[in-house]
Amino acid sequence: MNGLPNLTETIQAIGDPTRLELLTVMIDNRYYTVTELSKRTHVSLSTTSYHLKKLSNMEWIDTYRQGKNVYYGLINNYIADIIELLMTISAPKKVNSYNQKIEYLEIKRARTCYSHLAGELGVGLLDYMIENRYLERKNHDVSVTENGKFFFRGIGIENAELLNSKLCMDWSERRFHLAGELGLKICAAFLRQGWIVNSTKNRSVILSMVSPEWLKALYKS
Amino acid sequence: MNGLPNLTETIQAIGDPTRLELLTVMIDNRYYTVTELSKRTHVSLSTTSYHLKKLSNMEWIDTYRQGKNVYYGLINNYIADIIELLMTISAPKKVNSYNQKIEYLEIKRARTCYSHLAGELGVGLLDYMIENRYLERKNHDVSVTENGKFFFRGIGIENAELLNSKLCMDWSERRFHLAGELGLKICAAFLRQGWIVNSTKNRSVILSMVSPEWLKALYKS
DNA sequence: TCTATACTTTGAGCGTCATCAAAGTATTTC
DNA sequence: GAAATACTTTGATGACGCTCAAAGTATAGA
Repeated sequence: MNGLPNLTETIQAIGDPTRLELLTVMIDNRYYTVTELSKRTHVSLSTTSYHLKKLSNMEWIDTYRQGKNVYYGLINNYIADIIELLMTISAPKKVNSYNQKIEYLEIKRARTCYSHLAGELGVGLLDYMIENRYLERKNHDVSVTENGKFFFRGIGIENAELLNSKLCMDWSERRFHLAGELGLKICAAFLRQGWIVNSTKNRSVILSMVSPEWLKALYKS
Repeated sequence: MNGLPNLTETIQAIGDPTRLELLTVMIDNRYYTVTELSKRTHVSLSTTSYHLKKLSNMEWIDTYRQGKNVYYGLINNYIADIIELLMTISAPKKVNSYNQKIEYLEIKRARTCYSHLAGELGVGLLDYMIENRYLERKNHDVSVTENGKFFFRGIGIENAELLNSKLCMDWSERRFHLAGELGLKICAAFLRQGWIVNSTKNRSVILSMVSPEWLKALYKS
């Protein structure tokens, strides 16, 4: 093959459902044991080990033994970027069961995406903050306004204007939500204050009763 | 991962060498006949036709008949973007992931682990020291930099570069914190200066008001 | 209508690869 | 030192999908 040497190898390495699942689990940059990963992917321990070795050979993941446990974690952040990009270009799967549809709706409504808020809540929040002039947007850059400083301090984020912030394409909404350091801090602040709670089932988040009215309004709509 | 865009299908659609070749031929946005494409890919006419149908089903390529000939061409130019992106990752450059800034959502207490700092504060501290080039990391070994000598002297640790230091997997964070003699001395130094205080209830530690700003920042975030 | 050309579909062959159970290795605990 | 735990490697199995030849379909031209 001409100018594209191991491209196929690369693609096929991501192109297996189990391996993709492994990568998306590890996308939070934490380390996981093989047993944990095996449970998440619903394949046997040996199969999990087999896939982890493949990913290791690609030099995408790092491994570390501590006692009886072997921990695996992502080496490079670009894996996350790739998956996110691929999500934006791949058409949503047809949902064929009620439960699947419910789950899809949950995830579509609000979820975390590499530790920032995504889904309807995520894009709604960005809109809200721009409408209220907490943020100012120029093309793909976002900056905190004078107004915004007070707003962010109010929700527990100091010196928001110093944090970098960028936009991230939301695969379900096909619109932008806030990413970068600021997006991350916001998500963390919401969690810390108990306004949102991570779902145990999937990457969706649930708005709690103690969240402020303006946030509830975004969730309802 | 039900209800989510099915990446696997997307990825596997690009992940075949022949299809990738087809896509890269068509990347100039021109239309080609099946015979032409068959010659370019060096597979039989029937195989070419088979792949073109697959790409059609993905709605990536367009087809129209003109007399005896059938012409195929790209619909979307994002295919070019994808291929380009994938090429950048197929030759992976080794990146020291620990130089990359990583933030975490969970609010966990700082604690001691065999007399060195663990928990969010512990892993945050390690990240901080690597980011500021006080420490240098190679795989699972850590060494004190020239920069670091001054830093450690500043917080009351002489000849830090002579102390051995190793990484310890943090149970709550699933990332590394600093252990070994250096980790021990750091913890002792922090206690001596009153920056951290041991809880009387359990192994957790509390950051005091007299601790420096950079340390407080690690605790807050 | 007959023939040549262009392409598609079908069916068989074949290799690759994901998967699991079982055996093997490493490490801790008792 | 023995048993338990955590993981890896091996070997067998089976499925999926790429491939081609051959048969089928569509169109053009005589």
